[in-house]
Amino acid sequence: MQMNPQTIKVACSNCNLRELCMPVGLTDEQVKRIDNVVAVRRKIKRGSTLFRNGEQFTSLFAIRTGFFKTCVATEDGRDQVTGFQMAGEIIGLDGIVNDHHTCDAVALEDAEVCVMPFDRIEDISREVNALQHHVHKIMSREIVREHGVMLLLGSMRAEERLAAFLLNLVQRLHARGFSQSELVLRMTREEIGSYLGLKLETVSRTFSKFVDDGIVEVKQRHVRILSPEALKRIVNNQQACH
Amino acid sequence: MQMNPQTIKVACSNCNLRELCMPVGLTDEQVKRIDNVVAVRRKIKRGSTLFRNGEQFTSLFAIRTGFFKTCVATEDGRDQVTGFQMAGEIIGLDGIVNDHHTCDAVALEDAEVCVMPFDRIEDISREVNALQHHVHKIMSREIVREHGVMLLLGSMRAEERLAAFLLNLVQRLHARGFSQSELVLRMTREEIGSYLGLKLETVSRTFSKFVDDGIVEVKQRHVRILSPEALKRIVNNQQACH
DNA sequence: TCCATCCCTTGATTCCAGTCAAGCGCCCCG
DNA sequence: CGGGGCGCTTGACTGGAATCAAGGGATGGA
Repeated sequence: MQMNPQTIKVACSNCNLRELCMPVGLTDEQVKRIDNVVAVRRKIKRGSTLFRNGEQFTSLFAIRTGFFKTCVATEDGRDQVTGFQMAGEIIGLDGIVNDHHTCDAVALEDAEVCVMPFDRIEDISREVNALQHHVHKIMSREIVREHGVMLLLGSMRAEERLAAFLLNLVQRLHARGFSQSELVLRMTREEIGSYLGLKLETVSRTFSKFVDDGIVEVKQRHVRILSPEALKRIVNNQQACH
Repeated sequence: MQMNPQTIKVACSNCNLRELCMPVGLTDEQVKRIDNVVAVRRKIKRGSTLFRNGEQFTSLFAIRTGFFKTCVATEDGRDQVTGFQMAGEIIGLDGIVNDHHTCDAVALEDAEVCVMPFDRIEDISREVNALQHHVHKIMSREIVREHGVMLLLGSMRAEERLAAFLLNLVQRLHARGFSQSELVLRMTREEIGSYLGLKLETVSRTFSKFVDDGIVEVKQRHVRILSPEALKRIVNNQQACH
């Protein structure tokens, strides 16, 4: 695992993402301890990997800027995008169980991550209860998120999947201060399709259908949601009201 | 959350599942401490729930005997089996993030679980490093397992899904001392279908096809795997050799 | 032991998404 | 500024799983 030279040491306590990454309601003393969780920051160029399936696991990564996908693969070449991650989210949890990563994390745009050595996380967790619980919550949140994806993949049709995907994405972006109605997709139709269990042609056709129905505007990767209510109705499998 | 009256206090250190549930290589002192993780045992009748979506989360559960399914549901009535759990496995991890459960856990046969209050787990984790790491590994393992299910749901065809399901089930049973080739399904075709993102008719037809091909024998819920190699070839999407 | 219910199998048909194919347009790099 | 490649769209057709339907069989409770 090569270390990028452009690495700098910074404090979580000054980070504008701390309410996403860190537990809340800490004393100054606890904050100072948690600052030590982050060893360094690391920059990742668009298209390159933060970690790969099979690599030794040493650290979790908190995304500071940029956008990632994680994907798993089988020996016979199938692969599946398991998630898209944005600023404030933690990746690398898959590596804990066997001390090596079981998926690839690829930057979909230039990115910067905080490297948090896992043994350090465990050390400080034992001293700062809030951090301990925070780590447990992050892992539980990922499990619950994946339940949602399983529901999507197991029981939804193409339109429902894409509608759920768009709503989820825009909701997370909105929580980070972006628009509720406009978004720029950082991934290709093929990557969306892989995540949603669809072929890229089906993703494209479904976008076109949404445009025809006046639900969204799409111009390449720029998407404007005209009717979030319509998307919600689609996800909830309700009739269009007319 | 009603507590079943038939609850008894027992020690993990004497449990024949300890190598599945507990960390290994502990000192006597550590073992004694970890014994305190389990508050009580609780018996669950077939068909009743251990916990339900929306209920307060207080404890994780280690399955001592019996067989569970966990499932999530949407408001519009869709539901999805997210997993089948057997002796030695831990359920309830979904509840940590928001202090209430987000899925149902239903016993598919009479079962007994060890109730492990989560605040107690966190307390003892801070003192026994091996337990702390063990909890992290269990959660990470669940995340990795779900990645596998996402791959299955997102990219496999019906035969591949059922083959992967059977191989996974028999492998886990074998790790518990059961046969490598024979198993009794504890769930209906519909529950298998829900887990695999298929309708029950498709599950039934796919079983029939495997029988026609001489890969398995099926008599209701009794399954005998005649050719695990054929199942592996199906999962790996290879040509049948002839 | 018998009945009711639930579970499973199988057939016929439909339909949604996949596959194959062609062409366009945007973007990046020389 | 111009060319090439990649990503996206759209069309025609195919195929696999869903749906609708009917009947048989196992299981468990009265």
